[in-house]
Amino acid sequence: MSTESSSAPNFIRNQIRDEIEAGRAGKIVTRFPPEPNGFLHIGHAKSICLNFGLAEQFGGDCHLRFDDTNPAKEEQAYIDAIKEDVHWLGFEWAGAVRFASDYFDRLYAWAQHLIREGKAYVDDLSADEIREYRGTLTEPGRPSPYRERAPEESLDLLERMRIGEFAEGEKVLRAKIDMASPNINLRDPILYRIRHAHHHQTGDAWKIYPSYDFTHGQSDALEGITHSICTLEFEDHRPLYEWFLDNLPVPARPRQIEFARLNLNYTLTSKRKLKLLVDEGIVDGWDDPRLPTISGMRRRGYTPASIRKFCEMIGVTRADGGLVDIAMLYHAIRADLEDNAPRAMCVLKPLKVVLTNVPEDHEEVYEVPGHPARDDLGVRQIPLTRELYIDQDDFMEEPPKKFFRLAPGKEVRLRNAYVIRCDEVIKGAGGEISELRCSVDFDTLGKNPEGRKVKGVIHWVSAAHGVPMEVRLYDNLFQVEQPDKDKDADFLDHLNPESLVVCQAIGEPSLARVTPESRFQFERVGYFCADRHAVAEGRLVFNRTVGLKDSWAKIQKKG
RNA sequence: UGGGGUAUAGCCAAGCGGUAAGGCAGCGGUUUUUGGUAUCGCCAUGCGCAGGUUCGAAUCCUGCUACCCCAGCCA
Repeated sequence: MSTESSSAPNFIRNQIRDEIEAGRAGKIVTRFPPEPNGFLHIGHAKSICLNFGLAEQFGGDCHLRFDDTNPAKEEQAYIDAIKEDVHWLGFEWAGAVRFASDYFDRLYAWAQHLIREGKAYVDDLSADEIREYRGTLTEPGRPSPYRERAPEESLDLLERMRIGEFAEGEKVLRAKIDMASPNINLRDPILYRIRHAHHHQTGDAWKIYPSYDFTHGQSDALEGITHSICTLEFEDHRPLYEWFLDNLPVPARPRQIEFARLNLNYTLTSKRKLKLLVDEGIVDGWDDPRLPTISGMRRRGYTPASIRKFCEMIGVTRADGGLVDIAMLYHAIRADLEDNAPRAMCVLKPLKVVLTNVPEDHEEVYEVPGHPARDDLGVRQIPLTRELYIDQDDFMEEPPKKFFRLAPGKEVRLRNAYVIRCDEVIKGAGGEISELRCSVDFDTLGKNPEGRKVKGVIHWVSAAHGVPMEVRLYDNLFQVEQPDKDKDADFLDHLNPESLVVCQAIGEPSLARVTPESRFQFERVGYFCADRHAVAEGRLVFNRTVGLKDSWAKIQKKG
């Protein structure tokens, strides 16, 4: 599986390879440690591919561990969704799903250990006071008045915190490290805070919860994680990560390695902001096809392989501040679907065409391949009748020079069928084009017409047999490359009003019986995916995953 | 003006002292009953800038500059 991800080298892979070659590494164990406070997005996919990919390449294991130390923000629903997303992406975690909360007892005992060693203390300062005592980036902090509290007292207080004797915010447990450290993370970081919250895994057993810093490294050590890979913003936490490993009787010595998180233009990868879009109803849930969530991309029509391919393309480095062009993502999915998606014809904006030299009751059926290069994708039946629909974009009353499609007096090839000529344009009362009257050259089926070249080919659907369907044209959710670039502005101001355009389309008959999530190339238009929700309910709805490359649009833009 | 990081083409990214991979985007040709695909070609005398070491530097040294992260009882 995911053999395509086995070729691209990166600094982490090189490092592990070197360790193995030097005999300094045994079995590799990595982990993907999401917090269940939202849905996974494309940035997580990068981490998933890295962690699971590494384990796979070196014959090791990758654990799935929920970093569930903040019950106020976490939910079982997110846990379920995350598990499904990881599986859907094509990865299998080793052993059972793990939770940081599995280690709460151990962590508590270790907190007591630190207190006894004089390396931790219960602090009565308020949150505001702690901030004040912490100092600033340029000024050292000052010790809390409670810093030298006797271990016995701290032990007692911590136990009473645990069983709920104190209100939230009344006390915290802090490590005693260095209030003057230039690294703020070492200025007596908080180990436990009081939270009278129900926890999705541990219920009401705890009234205190450990902080990320006090949890992560120890959890890694308990699981025998060898390489703890995280993003660059945790770099400053590494000394703290190591401080705990140094000062606690942990069973193993994991190493933290940081890499740069993914930034994709025209998209947001902030869980907080994605949640806001969902909560405000600006998008249709966490799996809205415009969202860069794994489930949104799935619903949009991305394949797991295309996402893995994309993650391989962008690489893994420590260079931050970069911005990956979303064109790379589009390339990855087009490449997959070009090879694997069956073809179909679908008219997005129907324009009626009457073939005047075809009798009313005439009907002929063509058998055409499901894919130009994949016999295994079968064939489909395409009926032609006197009345049919073509796309409005494929006709122009006053065409520019390089317009190869239909125009008054001009000829065009109906894909898989005849060459037709437009003889007459019928207009409605408002002057809008309501119908085209065309004639068929019956000597052009499967061959070129005599004595002239017809360059254009357009798709079409029989009016008598076409199936009405809803087609949702998705585009970037934002109109600017970095919607959250300006910290003082509202990213919602950059929403693309045309991120979703709904069409009442007409598709070829074979499209009438599709299964949820089946993907097609609508020829000359783009790649589409049968909406997993709507189709399951019996409605014919297709989501545009990505358009085909459009060199005509480029020519037009150039003038 | 504290600490920690990062700079290679429009974008992503290899490279680790021997003379700048690859991909995306773009441009041009060929093929084509998808203006798609495929295919061929073009696209960094130069690696943030300035010095230095060396026969030789993107790779080593020195000094600058720019950008990113950190002052949650979030992760």
